[in-house]
Amino acid sequence: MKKLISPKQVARAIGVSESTLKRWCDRGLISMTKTAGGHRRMEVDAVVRFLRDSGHEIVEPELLGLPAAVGQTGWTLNRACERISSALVDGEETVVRQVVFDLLLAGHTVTAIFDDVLAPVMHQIGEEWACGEADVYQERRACEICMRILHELRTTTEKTRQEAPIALGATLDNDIYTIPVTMGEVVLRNVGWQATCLGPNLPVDTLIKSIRETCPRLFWVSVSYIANETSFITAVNSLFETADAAGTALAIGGQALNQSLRKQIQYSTFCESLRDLELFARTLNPAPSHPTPPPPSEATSLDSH
Amino acid sequence: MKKLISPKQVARAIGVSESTLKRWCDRGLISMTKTAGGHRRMEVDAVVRFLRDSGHEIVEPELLGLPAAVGQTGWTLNRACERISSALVDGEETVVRQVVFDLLLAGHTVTAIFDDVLAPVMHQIGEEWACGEADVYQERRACEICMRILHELRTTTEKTRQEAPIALGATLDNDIYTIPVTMGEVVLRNVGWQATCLGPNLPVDTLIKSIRETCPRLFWVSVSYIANETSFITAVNSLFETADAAGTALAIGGQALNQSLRKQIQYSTFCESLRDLELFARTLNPAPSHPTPPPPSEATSLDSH
DNA sequence: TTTGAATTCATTCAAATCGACCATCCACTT
DNA sequence: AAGTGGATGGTCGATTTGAATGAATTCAAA
Repeated sequence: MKKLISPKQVARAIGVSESTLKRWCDRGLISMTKTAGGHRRMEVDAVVRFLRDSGHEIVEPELLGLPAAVGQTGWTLNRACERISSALVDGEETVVRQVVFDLLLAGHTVTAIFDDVLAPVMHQIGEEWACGEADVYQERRACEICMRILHELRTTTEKTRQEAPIALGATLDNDIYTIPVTMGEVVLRNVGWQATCLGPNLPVDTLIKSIRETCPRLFWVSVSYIANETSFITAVNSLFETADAAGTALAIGGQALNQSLRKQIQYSTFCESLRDLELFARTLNPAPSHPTPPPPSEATSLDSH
Repeated sequence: MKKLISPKQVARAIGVSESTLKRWCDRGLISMTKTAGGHRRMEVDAVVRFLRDSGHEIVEPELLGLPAAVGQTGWTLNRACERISSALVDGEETVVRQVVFDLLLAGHTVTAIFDDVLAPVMHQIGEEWACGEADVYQERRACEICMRILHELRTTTEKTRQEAPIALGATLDNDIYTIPVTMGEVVLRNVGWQATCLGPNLPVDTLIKSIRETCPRLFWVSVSYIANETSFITAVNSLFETADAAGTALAIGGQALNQSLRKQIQYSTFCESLRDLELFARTLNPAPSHPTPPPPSEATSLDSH
């Protein structure tokens, strides 16, 4: 639910005076709207974006509804991995959330956080489970926590514009790993797409139908598990044909894909990582890098130096 | 005949108070008419025109398209069912979220919303899919939307106190239906428990381990699908024995449970609905009925005659 | 037609916000 | 050392906002 907050709250949360905050708003550093009576109102997510872009510290995160104790430590990605890994195994959801938000506020993109922190950590937990070092319920609980945080990150993106291109995503039959495909959704939304994750474990037939009925600009498929290679190959290829005919680009990626499989399937692009997916999406839709360009009045734009 | 909407709806859609909205009306910023009794009524078009002219943010756009769904009790839940059902099939996530939050604001508990709206609607969608009226991807997308909203509802509960009793929940082997068990988590959290959903599709062995390591006050199991009745029965009974020994109550429920199965398994309580689960949890931990007792200063509590 | 619960009215009041202005501080230049 | 430009924090009166109040109105069901 998009909640608008007042300058006073924001000023206290960031730890600056109201005067300064008003000047930042007027310079376009924080995206903001005004009421009919001329009062400034801003979204929490806009403030978070400003904090991330400007590298400014947050003083009272709870005023913005963020987990407390955010933004006090500069996490390196490696340290974050260790901390998040142990917290995930122990089921300490609040710790995970806090570290992730710390990373966000420290200027890391969600793509980087996924590629360099969450994905390797979840992979490692999966291996610990396979080796018997971690129990099943710990691994599954870690997945649950991860999904909740993904959903939370999903809501912090700017609202997509109506004319934004549409993207659909899914995993194929027997592949029940929801996390990677959902990460794709969050990444695509973060670069301005109207991305929707259809869900895991979906037969090709229905995916083909969804493409025909929606005509998205991009369809991404995450492949974490393959039950039957032959049927997988025919599935992907029939999906590609439909997509190609509908003008839909097909992006595919996932740990279960090896070199020999890659040679037997058709796709528009192969993604080794979410970075690749993001890059490909940007290529398809070269959006403005700053979704909300600060509206400079002629005077200020000339006066600046 | 154009539909007229009330100031209350418009105020919430724009995100301002009723007082302010009425002042804007009286200033002529929004064209409106008055009823014979002097009540303001405005057309959706007029509101949209005002939003465009003033550059105002639309906080909850769906509300403008909604029938007056707030505040009543009887038919609201039915109307909500229809609206949510079609929105879920069509993948209109924002509409679903809006209606759910409308119901919350109208005073319905999450338990009631789950039992009387979301659960039957999802069940109906499942049947539509089985009958071939809806496609698989629509059903799966509806589940995804549902999960996101559940996670959102989960965060709206207050943070649980440290001394609150602990509850764990899961579904058993081969049962991949996450929604019901997550609903349990939200309900329990709403009545003050530290509830954690371990996830779906978990073997009994690991659940037993989780009970031994965590010693929760309550363990809830949702049963939406049973692959093998014999192994299911032995699984539940061994789970109950462990729980009983650890002082953990075992609550069980779900659509896949019939009378004959009930007779063969042991449990502390059987839940026909989330209401039952909530009630049982309250029995176990007779917490203050108001999780946030309004902090009454002595003066005000006496003055409020 | 009557009734009762919910909604809306007009009004008042405290708190928040606006824009404008001013003093201070700091880095940098003269 | 003195001057300059930029950023910050604070104050002021006027305006806007949100919440509360008791009376009036609406709407659906009896």
